[in-house]
Amino acid sequence: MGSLIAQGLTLDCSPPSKAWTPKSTTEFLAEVSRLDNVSEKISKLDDYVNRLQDEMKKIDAFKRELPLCMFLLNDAIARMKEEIMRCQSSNCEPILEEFIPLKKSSSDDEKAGEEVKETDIVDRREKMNWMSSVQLWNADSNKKRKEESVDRAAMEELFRGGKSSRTAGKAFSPFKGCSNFLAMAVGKEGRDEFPAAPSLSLRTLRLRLNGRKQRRCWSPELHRRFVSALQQLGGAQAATPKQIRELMQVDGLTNDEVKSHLQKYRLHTRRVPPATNASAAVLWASQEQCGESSKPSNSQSSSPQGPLHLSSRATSVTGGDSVEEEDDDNKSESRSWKRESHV
DNA sequence: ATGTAAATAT
DNA sequence: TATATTTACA
Repeated sequence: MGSLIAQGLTLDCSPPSKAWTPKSTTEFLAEVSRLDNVSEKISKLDDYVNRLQDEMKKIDAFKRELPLCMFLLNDAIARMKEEIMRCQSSNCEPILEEFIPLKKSSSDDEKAGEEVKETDIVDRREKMNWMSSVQLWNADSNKKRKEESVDRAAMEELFRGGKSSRTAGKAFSPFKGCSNFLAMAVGKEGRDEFPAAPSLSLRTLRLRLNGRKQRRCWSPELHRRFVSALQQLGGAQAATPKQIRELMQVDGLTNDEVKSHLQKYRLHTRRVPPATNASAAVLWASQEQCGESSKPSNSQSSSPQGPLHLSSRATSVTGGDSVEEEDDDNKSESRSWKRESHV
């Protein structure tokens, strides 16, 4: 509970242009306290504050997604400033090595907690606990590697709802703890398939951290929506990714994801693979590869189990091609795309 | 923004 | 190996 304020603070992948080794606030303060020269102290502190503020700007775009980050940053900054004041005013007394964990850094704090509810803060408090034990960014002063990996795995599991194999064991993992932090920052909002709101920024951030986007799992429910939207838009050929996405109303679903799915859909639904038993009319919606542990915990306005009623003209499929659009989507759509015949 | 192909991950 | 999904490109 003690030293949990802000350790690395380098959430961003791109390291500070200069070769500056991030120190924990504790470490840094201790270091400063060893200096004799007051002006030097202030200088150092000021420099640190600048770096913190710089960092702040970087993550500013993500403040929604990384409220804790902002909070820690602000807190650290406040502390440093306070220390500076202390030096300036009083004869630069001592610099408490053991700083106060959660000082109510009023002004700065408010900024960070803009849209943060108090209840959430309490919540984060707890998380901060394990976070501190995890030592996300700080290299040294941490001997709990074991615990870390455990926690991280757990969190990752929780975060991505299953498969935690991406960058987990890979050699490329710039910030092992970041996924942790992300998961935490996202918290209850972006857990399953339908993140509440962090559509772009979060992804962008994770992209920068992980290097690759998390695979979008097209659960049957998602697909249903997809198809539904498709129908509303007059078929796969007429529908455009953006429109589809908007009709689907699935938070966190990106344009590209829809586009990709559409591409596949079109691919597999072109020219009716007729022979396939009509019983296979569930194929497209039955891609349950992601069913690992992520189930459509649909927090959207529609029920997960698929009411999705689109009674456009499903049965009015005139023999062949009536309208220029919907000719192959309504019926052939659900047919086969899983045929085993190739070459 | 969209369609498509190439690259990757599973 | 086959597919699903992501990225790169036009």
